[in-house]
Amino acid sequence: MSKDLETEEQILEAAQQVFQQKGFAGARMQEIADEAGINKSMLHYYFRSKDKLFQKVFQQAMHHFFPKVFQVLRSELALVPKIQKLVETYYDMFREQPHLPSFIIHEMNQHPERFKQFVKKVEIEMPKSFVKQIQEEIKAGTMRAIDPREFILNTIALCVFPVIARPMVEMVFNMDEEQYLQFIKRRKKELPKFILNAVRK
Amino acid sequence: MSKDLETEEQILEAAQQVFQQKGFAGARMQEIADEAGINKSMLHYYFRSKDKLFQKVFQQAMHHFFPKVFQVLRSELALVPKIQKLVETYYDMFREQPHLPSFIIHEMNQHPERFKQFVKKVEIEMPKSFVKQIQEEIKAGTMRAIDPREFILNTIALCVFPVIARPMVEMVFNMDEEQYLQFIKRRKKELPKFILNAVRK
DNA sequence: AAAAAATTCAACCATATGGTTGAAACAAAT
DNA sequence: ATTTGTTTCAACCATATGGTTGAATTTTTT
Repeated sequence: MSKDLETEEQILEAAQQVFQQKGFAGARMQEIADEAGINKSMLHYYFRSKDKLFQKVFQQAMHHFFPKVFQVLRSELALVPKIQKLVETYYDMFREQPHLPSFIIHEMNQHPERFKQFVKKVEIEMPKSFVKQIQEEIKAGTMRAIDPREFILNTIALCVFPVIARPMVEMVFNMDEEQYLQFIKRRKKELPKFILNAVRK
Repeated sequence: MSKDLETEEQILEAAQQVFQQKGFAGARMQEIADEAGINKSMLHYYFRSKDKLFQKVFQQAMHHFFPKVFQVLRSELALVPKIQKLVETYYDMFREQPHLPSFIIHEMNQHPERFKQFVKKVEIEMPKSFVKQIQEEIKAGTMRAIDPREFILNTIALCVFPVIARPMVEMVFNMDEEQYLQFIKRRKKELPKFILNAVRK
């Protein structure tokens, strides 16, 4: 016995796939079962309900989204390499899980209160060391005065948006899939420049 | 006869409300009927199906989202006031329809192809005059070299993201509703500075 | 070999949901 | 007044869906 861990993992992966693409309301238990290569009975055998299964998937998604980024913010790097690292971290994450950010955004807007409860448990908090780092840069005159929260929010926005708005980007700029990927690749280099220039004195 | 226009409008408004909040999969025809203060039969009387009704609402949403912004880009304003105007336009739009951007993003990711068909009909295209304006600024040396597409994308990202990620912002920065609105209000002034500084030479 | 756990299968249930219908009531235009 | 379009109401249908069950089968552990 204990093929159970393996199966549980398969189910979670399939559920992740389906939930992230379709959202809670659009996801079908049958599709998750199919994707996992098992039958519906198993879903109930391991998780009790769609809701319970979703909770797990959402929790995992949050664990994937936040800590990695905050870890970079908390690191000892200087500002310039830190921003570069941050951008890279995001793009690596989204290359593996393209639907992750739009999934979190959609579901967190569906149930803001539940989301906040979640975050409290995961102990997500803005790293104070990073706030300090920015304040010191400003004091040293190497950076113009800016609310550290604005700075972080802007950085995340610039990383996330092109991913969640991909069809729009492809459409408005008249790109095919390859051109989009090329655009994103170039952007990975350009974005740190944009961000750092924006706070330059 | 011809109370029909009035009613059709009521239905569309209710449908907009519900669809924008819950998405297509999460929306219920009954809820739309309730919201419009009528019964389900009427929905079928005016629109033939959930799908047809949704199409209309989505189309309206797109008409609301894109042209206004592109109109500003196409205007004769100089770069600095143009960016200020652009940011203002977005924030006015989102004050009225907070769920608009997350709605479009979610549904366009659900059916990218359908979205692209839509956009073709609406004739959404990046204003070439704005691209020209940027290229001239760069040539004149008043702006550092940057892909105009990056510039537009970044500007939109910075406007949209704080709205669609509101629960996250409130949580990570430990804000209540009032503090969030205050933050956004200040941001409206700060954002043009950030954007323009980012492309300064 | 025996016991325990995992898995499949097929059928089933209750409910929700989108959609449909038809008769009746109502409103407005001619 | 008649006609035409609007609206309500209640019931109904087919289907999809989440969930459940129980027996049978297979796999793993002991």
